[in-house]
Amino acid sequence: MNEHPLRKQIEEIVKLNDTEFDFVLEHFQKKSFKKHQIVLHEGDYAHFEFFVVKGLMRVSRLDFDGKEHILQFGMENWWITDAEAFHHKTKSTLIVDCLEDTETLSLTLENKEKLSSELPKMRDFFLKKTTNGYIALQKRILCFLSSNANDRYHNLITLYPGLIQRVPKAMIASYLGVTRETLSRLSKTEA
Amino acid sequence: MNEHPLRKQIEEIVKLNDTEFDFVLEHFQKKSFKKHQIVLHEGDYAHFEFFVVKGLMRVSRLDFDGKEHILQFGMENWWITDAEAFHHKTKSTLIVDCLEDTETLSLTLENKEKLSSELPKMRDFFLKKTTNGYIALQKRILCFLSSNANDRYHNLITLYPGLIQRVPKAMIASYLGVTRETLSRLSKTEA
DNA sequence: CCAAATCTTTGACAAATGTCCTGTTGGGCC
DNA sequence: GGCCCAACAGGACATTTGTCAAAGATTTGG
Repeated sequence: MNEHPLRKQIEEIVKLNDTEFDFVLEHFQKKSFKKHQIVLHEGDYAHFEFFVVKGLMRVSRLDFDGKEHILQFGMENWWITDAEAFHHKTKSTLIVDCLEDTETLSLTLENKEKLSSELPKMRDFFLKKTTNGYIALQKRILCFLSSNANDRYHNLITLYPGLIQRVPKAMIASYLGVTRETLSRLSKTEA
Repeated sequence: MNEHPLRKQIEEIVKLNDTEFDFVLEHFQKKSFKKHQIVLHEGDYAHFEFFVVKGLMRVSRLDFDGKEHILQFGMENWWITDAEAFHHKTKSTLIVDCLEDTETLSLTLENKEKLSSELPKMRDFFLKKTTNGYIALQKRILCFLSSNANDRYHNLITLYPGLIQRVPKAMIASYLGVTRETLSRLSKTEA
């Protein structure tokens, strides 16, 4: 079955008929980006939330010292944006860019709200996704509270095994909150 | 004006008339707990989400080594529960207890969903609150990624100045992901 | 008001992680 | 093919944080 990935994700939560899904899709714009392309610059307004159809994106912040900290990766079927800038209509403090050539479906806040009102089950969907995202972030925080670099690394591997193959270890380190040197040394510390 | 704290919070997002707010309130149960009382044990089902009217609660996890890690505090007007156990109807991996005598308004998942359906603006409210919670957790993660213990501590002080007066520093340390000894040594490291 | 319990601070040392540096590898590009 | 650059590993040392132990300080309850 050649179902659309967005439809598949929505239907894990609420059922849609063909007409409804077409209606949903009308609220999105297809946008494609190239590897290394910056999709949202720091200081810009975050006009879109991106559903990644194909490719790999990243949300990060640049330190005062120029160090970059990766808040989130976004592979296929993930939603990516600077959540605060997007929802509060403020200027972004984060950077969104592409680690691979990427195809997205892009949603403006206006269309997200419109869609939620016009098709109430989509608000159910967004609430459920946001709740699950909240729970995932809580788990990541618990990981910071209770685990050292090694455990956090292995937790990440089991959580997203595909990710490790696609991004340089220096970025994994940045996501884990350690230096690449520390990450590099982990492998041999263990048996 | 002697407005109900829950109503005040809801009306920051969606407007309610008196009848509607009474209707909202019918979905909650008043529950009071004493200091040190455990409201949700590890392994139990999380039947409620708590809106803290008065007092101070805490969500934490017990380590394999017996160390406790504090995921969240909940003062007045905060919502508290084991989010995963509550929303997924699974057994709790976290502990919810009270650091002070506490009065809450408690909401079951069934009533939350009922309320969301019967009064659609309440789903708007819950979505908005959850989104803001998500953004707050992202900020906390960025803090772990880019700040040392000292900066995290001072960030917490500016974020929740009232909290420091009400909870022992050992718990602040646990929330920040450091030992109390480390936290204790921070004050003098700086000017 | 006292005694017990809890909380905080401090010291000495160990472990984890960061910083700076060098060298090697391997793939992309002209 | 050869050059370049990004990625990775590793050494040497500094800094931060954890661990264990003990002593003060504060709060709590009778």
